[in-house]
Amino acid sequence: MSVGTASKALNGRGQLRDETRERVQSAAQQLGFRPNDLAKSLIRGRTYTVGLLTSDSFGRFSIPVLQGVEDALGAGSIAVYLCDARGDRIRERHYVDSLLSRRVDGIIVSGRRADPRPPLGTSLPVPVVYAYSQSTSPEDLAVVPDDAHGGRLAAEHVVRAGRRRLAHITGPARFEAVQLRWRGARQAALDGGVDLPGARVLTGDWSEAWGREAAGLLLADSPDVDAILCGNDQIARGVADALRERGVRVPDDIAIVGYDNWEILAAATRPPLTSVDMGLEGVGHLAAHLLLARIEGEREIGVRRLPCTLVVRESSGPVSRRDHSEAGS
Amino acid sequence: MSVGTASKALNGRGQLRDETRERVQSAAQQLGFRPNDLAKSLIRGRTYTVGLLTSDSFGRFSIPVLQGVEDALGAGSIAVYLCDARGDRIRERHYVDSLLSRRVDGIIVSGRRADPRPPLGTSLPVPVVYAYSQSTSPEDLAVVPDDAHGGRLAAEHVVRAGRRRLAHITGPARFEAVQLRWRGARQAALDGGVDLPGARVLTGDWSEAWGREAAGLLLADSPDVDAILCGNDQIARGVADALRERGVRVPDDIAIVGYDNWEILAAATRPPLTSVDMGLEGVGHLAAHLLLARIEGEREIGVRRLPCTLVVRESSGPVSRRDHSEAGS
DNA sequence: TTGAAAGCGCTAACAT
DNA sequence: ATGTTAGCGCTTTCAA
Repeated sequence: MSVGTASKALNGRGQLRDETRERVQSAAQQLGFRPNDLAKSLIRGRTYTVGLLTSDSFGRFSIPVLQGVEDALGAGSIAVYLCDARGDRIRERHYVDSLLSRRVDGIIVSGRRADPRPPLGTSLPVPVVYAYSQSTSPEDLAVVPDDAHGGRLAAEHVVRAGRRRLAHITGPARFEAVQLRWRGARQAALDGGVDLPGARVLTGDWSEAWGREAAGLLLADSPDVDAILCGNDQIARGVADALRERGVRVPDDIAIVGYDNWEILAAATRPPLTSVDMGLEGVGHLAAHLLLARIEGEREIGVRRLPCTLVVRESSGPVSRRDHSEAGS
Repeated sequence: MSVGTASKALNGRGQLRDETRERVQSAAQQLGFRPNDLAKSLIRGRTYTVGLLTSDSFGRFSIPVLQGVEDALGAGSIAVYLCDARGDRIRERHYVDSLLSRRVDGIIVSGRRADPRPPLGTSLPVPVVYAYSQSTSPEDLAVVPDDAHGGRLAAEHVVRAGRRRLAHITGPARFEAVQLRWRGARQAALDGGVDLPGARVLTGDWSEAWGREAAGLLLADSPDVDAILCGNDQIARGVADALRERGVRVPDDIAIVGYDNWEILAAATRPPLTSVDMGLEGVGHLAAHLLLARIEGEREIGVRRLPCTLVVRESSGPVSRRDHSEAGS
């Protein structure tokens, strides 16, 4: 029996007697035969493998992205190489070399996305897609959440519920995300006939402690605020804690909306936080599909911004019960 | 110029004129030549690749393990295939097949570790090591944190600080980790001449809400408790919040120790939580090294339990200032 | 319907 | 010091 025949039998190709086919298959079974993908790849010139390179380490945000990527590719039997460059350019270069030597079909670059990063390399021999990350080169293809949309969602939600005096407590102003969310929220508020004046926007760091501090500052300056949009769930939690400790009722007196929908934190807050979900798994998913498309020859470039969703919990409940003007109507 | 010569030049093998060597290298440079690792692997019969298979999805605990693995292997230029079986046996089987076809040198199985799982497969053609996970087969090799040790660390810490009435609020009793930590803590307490009676051990779920509830129950039953060891940081946070709201001072009146050292939560708690760190990165690291050893022929089996460390923050501060008996001594 | 042979890109042993 | 060749495990023409 020749190897050629065996190959055909196992792959259902060529013209073979059924009996031969079966004989080969049962023999393969018996011997625990496993085709060697390396040899196949060598022939095909494709490995059905992609590299997932994270510039900074894996964290809370990278994980869902990674899941999305892995999910989208695993289904198509494409394997994923994991590379963690830990923010080190040298290491990154090293990984890219390794991936290319291993003949990956493409590379996905993920990151913490704060701000655009220098491109992985110019004219790499394989397609690259940035996921929750973007490069400074306009020639590249990236997938990120739509921050302006997230901000808009949060603001629309509270305005629709009748809130009129919005405030925004968020992270460092230098973050692109902070700017975009803020702008989105402001625009949505204006569209709803409500303002979000600069005086009621406080930027600080991304921590609970800042949330608590900012809540205090805000109440001192603008005691009549009735909704606080937060830059992330940690800040929101700080705000919620501070308000409760001051006897302010949430959501009755003030509604709170978080950002990130970090389930474990949002659900544990008192009351549980309404929060914007960036849909990071979807970001990974799309990035993976776009990479596959590029591998097939697609040439699209640019930044794809994916819409967010709002997960409503109790912290943003209906408009204040203290609002007697509407009582008994 | 023959391919054989080029191979020697590029790999620094054989006897060549220096000039030839350089000529080849610069040519390779010019052409952007990259050796094809597939072909090399085909010859060597080794791919310098391992599979990292997570039975349930990646989460808070898998990540550090993954980092440890990736770090230990990346340094030796060994690539890591990421496979997320999402708790699905079918999918897991599928991934294992894929990994074997791709001729990985070994497989690391990671998980949520709750309880031992059925072995990946009997007599796989490559070595397997379980990391933060274990199989029911005693023939397998696993690396897990030493839960009894973690419990002991927490108890020793508070006993040494002079606490005498310990309590334990933890997760579901069916978890092996709950049992081990509890036993470890109890033993350490006894060694320090202090008891941790069953009446002061409360099992519930792993949530903040349970922490708050349990703190209330505990204070009602045993108002003179002076240290609470918690099963995780979320519970600890719930306890801390509940105590503060009842006007109990932490650590002055009651010391709190968490578990997991989940930085982002432990540091944000008021006061910041002293917490047991399982050293998960080390678990991944060791698992990777053990896998490499197995690949080289080592045959060791069994469960390796890695010691924990205690990260001291403010929640477990020195013994109560209310303890006037020691004042002025 | 099956077998033989070339070749994917590389390395290592052997010739020159 | 360099060239030639076989072969890693597979697929795919082309011959038988």
